[in-house]
Amino acid sequence: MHPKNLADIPKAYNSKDVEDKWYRYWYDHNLYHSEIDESKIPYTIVIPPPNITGILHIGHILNNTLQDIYIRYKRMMGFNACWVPGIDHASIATEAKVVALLKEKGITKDDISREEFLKYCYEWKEKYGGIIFEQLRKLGVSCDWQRERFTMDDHYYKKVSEAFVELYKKGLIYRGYRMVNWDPASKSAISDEEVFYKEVQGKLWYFKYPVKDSKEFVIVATTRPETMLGDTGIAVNPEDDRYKHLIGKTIILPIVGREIPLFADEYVDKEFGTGAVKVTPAHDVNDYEMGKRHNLEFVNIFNEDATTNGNVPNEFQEIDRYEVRKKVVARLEGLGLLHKTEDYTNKVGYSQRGNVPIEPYLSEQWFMKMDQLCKPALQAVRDGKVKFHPEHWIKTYENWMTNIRDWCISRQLWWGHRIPVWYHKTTKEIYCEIDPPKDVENWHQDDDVLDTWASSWLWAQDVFTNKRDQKYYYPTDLLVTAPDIIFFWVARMIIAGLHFMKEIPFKDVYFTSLVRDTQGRKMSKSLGNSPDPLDLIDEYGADALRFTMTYIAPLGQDVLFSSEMVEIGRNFANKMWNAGRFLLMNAQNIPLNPALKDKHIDFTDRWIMSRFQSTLKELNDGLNKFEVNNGSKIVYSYMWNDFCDWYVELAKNRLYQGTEEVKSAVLTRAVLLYEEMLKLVHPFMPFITEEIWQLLDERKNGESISTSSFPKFDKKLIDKNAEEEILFVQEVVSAIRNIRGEMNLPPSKQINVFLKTEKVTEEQVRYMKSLVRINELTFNANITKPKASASAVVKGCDIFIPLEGLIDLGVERGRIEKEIARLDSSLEGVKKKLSNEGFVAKAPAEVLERERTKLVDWEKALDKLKTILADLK
RNA sequence: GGGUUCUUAGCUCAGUUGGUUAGAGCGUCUGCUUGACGUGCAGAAGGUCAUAGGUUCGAAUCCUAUAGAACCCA
Repeated sequence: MHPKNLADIPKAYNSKDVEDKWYRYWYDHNLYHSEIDESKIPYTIVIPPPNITGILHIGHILNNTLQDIYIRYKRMMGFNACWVPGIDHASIATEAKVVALLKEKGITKDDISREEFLKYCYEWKEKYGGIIFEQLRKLGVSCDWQRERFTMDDHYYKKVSEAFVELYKKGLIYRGYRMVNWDPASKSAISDEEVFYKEVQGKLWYFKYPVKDSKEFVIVATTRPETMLGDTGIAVNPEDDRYKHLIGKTIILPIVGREIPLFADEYVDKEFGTGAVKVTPAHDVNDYEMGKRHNLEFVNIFNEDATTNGNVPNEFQEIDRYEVRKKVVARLEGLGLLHKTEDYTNKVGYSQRGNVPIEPYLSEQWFMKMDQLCKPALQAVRDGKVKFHPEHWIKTYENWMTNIRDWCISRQLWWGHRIPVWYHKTTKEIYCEIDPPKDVENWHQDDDVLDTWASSWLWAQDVFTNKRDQKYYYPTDLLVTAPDIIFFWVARMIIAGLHFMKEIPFKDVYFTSLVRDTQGRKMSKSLGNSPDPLDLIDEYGADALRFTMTYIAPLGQDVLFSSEMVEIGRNFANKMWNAGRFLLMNAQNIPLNPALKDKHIDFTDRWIMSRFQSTLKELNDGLNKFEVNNGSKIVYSYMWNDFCDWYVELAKNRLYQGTEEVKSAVLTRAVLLYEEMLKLVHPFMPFITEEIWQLLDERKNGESISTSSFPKFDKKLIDKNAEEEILFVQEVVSAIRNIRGEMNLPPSKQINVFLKTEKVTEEQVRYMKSLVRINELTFNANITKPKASASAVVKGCDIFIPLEGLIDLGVERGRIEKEIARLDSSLEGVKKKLSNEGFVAKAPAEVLERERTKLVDWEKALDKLKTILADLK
């Protein structure tokens, strides 16, 4: 062992000197590239591909840190770890960005050809597509960069087309004229999942519609007055006595003059508005169904951008929907047909991308039949072939899977996978293949592209570009993602995997926490509550940020985050750094000698090795159960509380006072233990652990802690006796420190201590003396309490500290009284239990035994304390 | 309206199948130029486990109801 000879090791850890250096080292040595190796079991993760429009946010930090923890952990465990990175073309989002970019140049999509437009898109991808990976590298992710993929790669593109063709031929994809969610901003259909509902303060307008050949009016209520221009009926509930006499009558639609029927339909809610509803089959989902039931006319009144078209009276044509709303209301008011207006809160569907109200709109679209495809995917999750963590997401998944409607997969966009369907220009014949027809000049390809999710649903299987790789790495092992895309992506990948591969796409799905600010609000640009991860990395270091995120993020619940919290990770890194610094500084004078690593072992060594093993076991268990935050807490407390606070302090005794050989043995052992600990921390904090690992010994070029092997659990090293012995030392030391604190005795003040016990060993006493500044420590079973001394009782052992002249009897009495009161109330609980016949009769023997032991021990302690107190009076 | 989850110290959260004196970090208070670390060390204060019932020898933990919060679906 040859630790680096360091002239100057900085007192405080500085991540800036370290992180970029080691990332370059890993990258240059291509440490994280994976190739097929039949002698090893693969462990595979595919990254949820970020959008090429995306920029790193705090959610990515959590998500990618988790993936990196697992991939590094499994790599060190000896798996052939393969983490495939990649990016998503993000059809709607990117097209919107490029359209906006062109607008700045004064160009619209109509001005240029599809090919020219796509050129701009690819330029965008080249320019911005890789930014997020540059950012992720700052975080330390150990992806296989040779396997970077893009959803528009040739291979992937072909696979997406193949999937479409196959499903079309099986009749699972069809074309139809349907009501869809229309996004007037992007002028495209979107799927049900891309609509979110917002509460909007609006109005409810009541209009009077005249009944033909009568003086009567029917009053209808609506939140969307502009749609009345497309009304083709009035509906009432058949049980509604108010309207029974009007069923079958004709209504004159105001402004338009169209004659429309009044009919009865069960769907109508008598309680809503007036109980009579206007029916606009072309612009409302429910009205669409009623329109079909009652053979109503479908009048489409909107253009693709939600301006009115030629199906409305001249003066209302080519106007935006909200302007039309105002004009319609004003006109009806002028006609005396506005009955009243109420304030009304309703939920309005918005487009997730465009953030504009969607418009139900009739159009010709491609749909995927979901019911058959869903069944195996639902079963795979129910059977636990695909495991969700936390499990409760299964219910959400089931809920969606059992209420699913056909999926609208066509988008009226140019950027994306173009639908592989050609229409014959004269015969109108449909041709659906991956490659265009031979006489392509006689055909016109469908103009639409596929929903982005209809491409990314193949991600887990087709990032592997040849059959051998696919066979070796698929199914993948773990997917880490946010629960908000459980339907968009997770469910659909399971569907695709089972359909095309006949095999699940991944074994475990880890749903991450949602990161919020400390007030519980979602992170958002407009609120300005979203810290830039790169700033955080710059200020605290990537390791600190990674560790903090896993430390504070519980499994299955939202996590409240603020920048200051990153101090947790920074302080942890600094603590670990300084422990390493301590060892390295000592190694400048004390030779390390591996031959001595099992020599001069005492109970403190056995204890820390035992603690290491339990820590390792708990960490393994935690990670296996996907309780990552538990894992980080376990490592944290081992490193800080056990190793630094106790073991290093204990070891100083021998490092400063031992023989040369003892010094060497103790330091060697401490360094080796520390090195093993670094490995436990490495998946959480890759940079600092690499830095220190490289300092601890001479390493070959290309060697790295990240490819070293993870410690293996060894049950034989668990040592309950050593743990008992240390516990006694810790309790005595704490009791003495407590007295020091309460009595305001400065550490510089030497004290003498008497222990009335027979079971303490010379070794224990030596450590006690060095951990508290004790001048003389006397112990035997027959000590009588010196006068004017402070006392404590620990595990049947009386502790006396003579403090003649220093002790304030009042303070000491207070201490003892408090201790008596505490014990008293605890004892009372035990007595109550033991006097309960039911408890004694029914409680398990070991519980009973435990309570009885407590009773005896505490009564003894209480007696002693009472004697001590009496003595003080 | 349907579904999911949550309510434990001032704050953020642990608490495995019911059984130690309910824990940690941050914050607060006190002391500390102890030869790794003040991004630190030592000590202390702080909890009727949302409320009300129930099951049980025993409930933070299981059941029911109520109140409050968040998310998803319609």
